[in-house]
Amino acid sequence: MARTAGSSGPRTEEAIRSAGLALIATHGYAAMSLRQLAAEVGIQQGSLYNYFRNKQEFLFDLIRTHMQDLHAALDAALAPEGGDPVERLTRFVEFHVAYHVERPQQVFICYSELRSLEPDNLAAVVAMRRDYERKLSDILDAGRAAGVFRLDDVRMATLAILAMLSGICTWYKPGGRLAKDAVREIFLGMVLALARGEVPAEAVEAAPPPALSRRNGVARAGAA
Amino acid sequence: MARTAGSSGPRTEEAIRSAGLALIATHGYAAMSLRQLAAEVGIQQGSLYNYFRNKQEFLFDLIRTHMQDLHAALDAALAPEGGDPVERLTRFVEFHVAYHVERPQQVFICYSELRSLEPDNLAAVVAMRRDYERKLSDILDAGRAAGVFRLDDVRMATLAILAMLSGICTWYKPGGRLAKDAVREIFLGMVLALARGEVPAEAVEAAPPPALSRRNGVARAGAA
DNA sequence: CCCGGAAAAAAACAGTCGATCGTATTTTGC
DNA sequence: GCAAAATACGATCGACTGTTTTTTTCCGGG
Repeated sequence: MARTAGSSGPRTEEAIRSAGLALIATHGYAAMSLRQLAAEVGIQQGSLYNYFRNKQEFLFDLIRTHMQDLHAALDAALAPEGGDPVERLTRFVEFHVAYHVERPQQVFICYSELRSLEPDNLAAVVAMRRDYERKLSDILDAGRAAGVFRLDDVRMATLAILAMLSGICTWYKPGGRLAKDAVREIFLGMVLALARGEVPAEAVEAAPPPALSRRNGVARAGAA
Repeated sequence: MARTAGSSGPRTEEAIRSAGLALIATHGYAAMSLRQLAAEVGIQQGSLYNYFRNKQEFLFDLIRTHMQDLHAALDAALAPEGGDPVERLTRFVEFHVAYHVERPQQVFICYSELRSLEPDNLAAVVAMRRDYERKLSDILDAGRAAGVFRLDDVRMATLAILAMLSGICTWYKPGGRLAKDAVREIFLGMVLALARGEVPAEAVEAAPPPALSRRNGVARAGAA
């Protein structure tokens, strides 16, 4: 036998990428064998080499493509240049959460498999990530300058917010207790609270806060 | 040749654990070969089997030991049962950050190599993690009941805080821009701000909803 | 209808993997 | 100083790894 009836290059390529994402997310890059991947796609292992030059290139391509998509999508979400820092942070968080919640596997790989990238490939991905982080840092900087955010250290806040948001894709499963929108709004509330930072580090010893009114729901988000 | 002059069981065991931690943290469990590990320790790879029955048992033992240490240390840090929720949360955060900052590699493995554990071992570790999370959740619950914390969803806040704090060990390096104490206090401030949650409703409404639909309320009702 | 290139099979390659085993030597307890 | 236990070597196993090459078949455009 040789070429299978009904075979199509683009279709096979998509199947390989899809199966590869799932396998790497589940077992990790090193633990995924090309024989496993080929079996999942329904082809022989040697045939994979019609679609990439080696295993490392396959991983890098998956990650690079995803990072590019992420950047493009973020730019689109932040496209209206205007807006005060609170609004821009809101857009950032809502975008980031929505994007992660819809692609838990893909995003997870980009954080967990950096160790599996060879030096040059790693450098390229890290640079893209720095750009992404910078976009958040810029918003936080602007907010601090405008006096709406109180942050002791913008760099740390950037890392904290991204870690907290990206953590979502380690536990979120469709059909869970909370819908995507609910997750998004709850995390938005927490990020905004963090950014407004009513409690600077020095105030740790201070007395408990004043009385507060009871609310339910994060953002009643009314259409008003 | 056979037994090496000056060889000592306990000493070798410690060297294996130490080298294993470093190798797994750097390259991952699947990517670490026992020949690599043995070379690092300075013995032949067959000799490793005097110290564990197989590779999986070695990984599990590393993780289980660290989880047990973590629990014991946390219990000690929270030992004085009293204290208001703010004080207890402060103790929790300061402990957690200090512990992570001092053992970045070890702690990192416990988060990143869960996928490499066989089902039974994974279940044991997940149970320990649940216990750890519960201790934070209890503090947040108490704080919400007392009215000092405003949190829409304690479970999500627990995950958010842990993700944010545990993220530290992915970037913290001794000798960096900030000292351990500085990192600890900055993150404490952010967590307290997040927990006290001054914000959401007004902030969200303040930002005019430009692109995305921010409509519909937050929670789709508990719905199992 | 037919042909060139695309797509996959099939077989093989040289290494490496985790794991086992018998053996030799050293350490330790008495 | 001696026997028993501990420790490590060194060779080896079969299975599996990523990758290459050759061959066969199918698809699409003329």
